[in-house]
This record gives sequence, C-alpha cells and structure tokens, in this order.
Amino acid sequence: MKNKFYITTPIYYANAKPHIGHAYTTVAADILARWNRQQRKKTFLLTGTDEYGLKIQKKTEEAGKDSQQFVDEIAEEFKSLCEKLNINYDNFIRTTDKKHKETVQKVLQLLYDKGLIYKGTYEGLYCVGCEQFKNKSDLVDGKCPEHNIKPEIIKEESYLLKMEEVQSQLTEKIKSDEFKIGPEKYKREILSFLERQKLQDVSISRKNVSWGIPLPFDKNYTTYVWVDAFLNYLTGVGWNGSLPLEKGELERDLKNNVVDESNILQSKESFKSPRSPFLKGENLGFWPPDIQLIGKDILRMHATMWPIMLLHLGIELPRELFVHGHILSEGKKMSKTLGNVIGIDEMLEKFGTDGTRYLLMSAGSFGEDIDMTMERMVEKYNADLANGLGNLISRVVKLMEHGTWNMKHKTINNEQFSKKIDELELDKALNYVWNIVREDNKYIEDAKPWELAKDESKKEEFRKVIQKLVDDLSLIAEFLKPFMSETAEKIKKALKTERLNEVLFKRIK
RNA sequence: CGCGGGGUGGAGCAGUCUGGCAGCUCGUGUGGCUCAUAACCACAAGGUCGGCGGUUCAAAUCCGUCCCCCGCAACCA
Repeated sequence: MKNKFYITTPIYYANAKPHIGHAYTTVAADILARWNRQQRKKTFLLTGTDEYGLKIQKKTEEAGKDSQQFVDEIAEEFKSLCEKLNINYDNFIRTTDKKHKETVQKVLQLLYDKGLIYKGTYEGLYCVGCEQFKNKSDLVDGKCPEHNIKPEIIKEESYLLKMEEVQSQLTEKIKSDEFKIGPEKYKREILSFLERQKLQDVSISRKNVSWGIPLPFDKNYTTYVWVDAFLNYLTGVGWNGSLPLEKGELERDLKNNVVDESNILQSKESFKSPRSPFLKGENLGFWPPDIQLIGKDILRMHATMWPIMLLHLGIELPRELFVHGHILSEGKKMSKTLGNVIGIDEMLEKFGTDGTRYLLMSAGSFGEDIDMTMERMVEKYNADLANGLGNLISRVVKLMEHGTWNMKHKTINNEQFSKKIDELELDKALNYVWNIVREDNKYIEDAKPWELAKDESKKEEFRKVIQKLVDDLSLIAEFLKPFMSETAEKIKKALKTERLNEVLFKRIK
C-alpha cells in the first residue's frame, strides 16, 4: 500500500510504573504520526505493554498479588500517561490480549513445524540462589552479586530458535539499508556485532516461568518474553498468524474486526473528532512498519532476533529501526540512589502537556543521549515558551487591535522543515521554528509598529507589518501542530478572535 | 589492542560524513525600548575545539598516536 505510515514504540515492560523514558519515546512517535497524518498519509501509531515474564511473576508472587490484576493496573497507568501526554495512538496492544496470545502460539507452532525451532540444550550459568540463569554481565567477580556464590554451568533441555542460517541475509539487508538502522553509529555497532561471530541459537522456552504463553507443542514450557513481545508489532495491526501475510488494502481490512476494542483508549483529541478509522480490522496493509522507535538498550535484540523471526516467517522486514538515546540527569543514569530522578508526573504538573512535550523533544539531538535537570528545564521553559513564543503572541494580538486582518490558512510547503522531521531531526525542526520566533521579536523591535499606529500617514506601513506577523504566527501554529497540538489551536484561535483568553505558558518561579 | 560512542567559552549543545573567518541557546555585564508575560532588542566580555604528531595553501573537521569519560560485551527487559 502506498501513502501509508506505520510507526511503533516498543511495548513497555509492565513491571513498574511509566517513567520519563517511556514518555520520551512515545511523544516522539506521536509527533511523527501526527506529522504524517497531516501529510495525508494513512497513519497507524502502535504502542502498548509487554506483560509476561519472570520479573513480573516474581514481583507479584512476593507481593502476594495476582499477576493479571497487577499488569492490568500497570497498563492503565501507561494508558493514562498517554492521555496526559496527548498521545493519539491507534492501538494500545497488551501481550495478555487473548488474540495476541493465540497468534503467538500459532507462530511458534509454525516455526516448530518448519524445523526452525527445535529441542536442544541451553547451556548457561545458573545461580542456585536465584533459581535462574545469569548473564556474564550480571556477575561480579564471577559471582552472583545477590547471593555471592559462583553460578554453575548447567545444561537444560530447551527449545531453540535457529539464528545462523539467515544471519548473512540479515547482515546484507542491514548493510544495504533495506532494513535500515539509524542513526548510522548504531548500524555500525550492529554490523560489527554480526560480522564478528556466528549467532548462537536462542532459547525461546522457559521452564521455571509460569507467567507466560505456553508453548503449543510442549505445555511444560512457556514462551521467552521477547518472542512474544516482538510479535506485538504484527498482532497490533490485527494479524492473526496466517501466512502468507496477505496485506490487502485498508478498505477491505476495515470490514473485519480483529483488534480487541476494549484496549482502545481514546486520547484527548479523538474524543472530540471521529476515532481513527483504522482501529478495526486486520490492518495488514500497514505492514511493514516504516519506523520502529526504540531506545538503545534494546537495540541488540531488535536488530537480531526480531528480523530473524520475520525472515523465518517470510515476512517483510521493517523499513527502519531508529534508535534514540537515553535521558540522563546530571550526566548520569537516573537512579533513586543518586536522587536525580525526574518524574514525568512532576514535569506534567509543572510544564503542562505541551510544555512537557516541548522540553522532551528540544532537550538535545534525537538519537543521542540527552542530559536534563529540573533547573535547566525551568530555564528553557521560561526562555523559549514563556518569554519566546508566549510573549510574542501577546505582543502581536495586542497590536492586532488596530485593524482588520487576513487569516489565510497556511499549509506547510517548507522543505527545510519537512526534511528535518522526515529525517527524524525533531529537535532541529523545533529549533527551526524558534528561529522564526526570535526573528519576529527582532522584527517588531525594528519596525516599531506601536509608533506607526499613532501616525495616520503610516497606516499602510503598520498594516503590512502586522499582517506579516499574523502570517508568520499562523505558519508557526501549523509547524507546531504535530509537536504541541493544543498550543497550535490556541494560537490560531487567538489570531482569529484577536484576543488571548489566557496567558500562553506562564513563567515559572 | 573486545565492540561502539563521546571530550568544542561559566552551563547545555550544534558544527566533523562533504576541510574554508568557531556558531547556537542559557547565564554574566553595559546600553536601548515600552506593543508585550519585569517580557523584548543591541552591543560586549568569555574558547590553545582533550594532549602530541602528520597531511594540506588551509584542520574542530582527514590520518596516526596517547589520555580521560560513557554504553555494550546476546536468552532480566
């Protein structure tokens, strides 16, 4: 299908409440989705939660809670965050959805039948204290840090996914950008990883985890969470596991109703307007994803196991995996111990929805790690939003009192700006807009319209100056739509009614 | 020699691919303005672009080497 845009966020692991990192990825995805929707592309934004696995099982067991009830609560938290951030998603997938589970089992059976999953032995370092396998990187001085004992090398019967046979094919696709990994540095990292060694087959079964999807061909095991999690990108647009993947056209897909509607939460905007037309049906016309946003922590798996599963299934790979950096605080990872955690709720409370969205996206190059502190965010909020954009609107609206103005609807025909978004330079796109804000503030200073207004003979000149500012602001509103849709609306309304009902971005402190 | 990234005025960053006067925002100082959210505008101070060496008419940028910081080193996600 042409003229479509399918974007995914990772599904977030439901072992704890959402934090700023989740907000960052999801806001970026939402902006890209809104932008493409604005370009009249049929757009689908998928997000959701990953709800199985040992971590959650242990956590709920220890707390004496029911796992399902626990993840239900966490899923609600994530949905509520989306609402607070004004995320206009088309589907919120949960891996405990019945339909998702069924499809995962179908896929596993298929891979098993094809001999791509086989029974073998998994050899790993097993800590008796933890009752689980450990990574080398988890160990401190070769010992389990929790129990301070050396783990034993244990062989366990397990179901393994064949990796190596499609490895060179994968490497080629990454090299040629058929399966693009961006930014470039992450492509290099993955290629160097893939070219250095043969991939080991990955164990896709778990014996000691009951909180998971049972293997269809051996009920003594559950499915390794990653396998289950990856398939969300397919089930999230309504795939039911049948092959070959018949993509069809959206129009036809709309007739079916595969996506579980109970999980569709209406975001603020879709409350007002008709809900996304793509919420129903097998929307496989959207396949493959045009962009899959991920954090750098999950790159390895997303660039190996996930595409390998697809290659095995004969399904087209995503067009691009885009890796963004982490949000650091005071140059370090946020941690409770360091006390440098910036809470997303705190941000929302302080800066509001659009303020938070702006601060997240303008904090640094999208794709690099960014460093944030509350102090600097307050500074930036005051400088860019209150003193910059907010004040500019106040000035212009007040000056509009003396005259009547043309409110032409502006459409974006600006290659510079569009290119930045299409190349995922979201921070640069915002910076482009703020250059206009700064120029306009300067322009007012130079043109001195308040003096022109007093002089009858300079009426025409005055009219020109204000009209230019009105035009610029309508354009700015258009630019801001995907980033801060509520603000964009307020600006438009203010220009239309020639008055500002509220201070846009009140200065803080 | 495991892999990848990074080191640019006081702070945060862009620029490096494709060499061409070192740039942006914040902060600081001085002045201006009054349409505006005590906002805005101008000017100024402040940098051996991590060190050393090389290529070049010319290096933050290319090459070599060294130092420092961060992430990763696959089945927790």
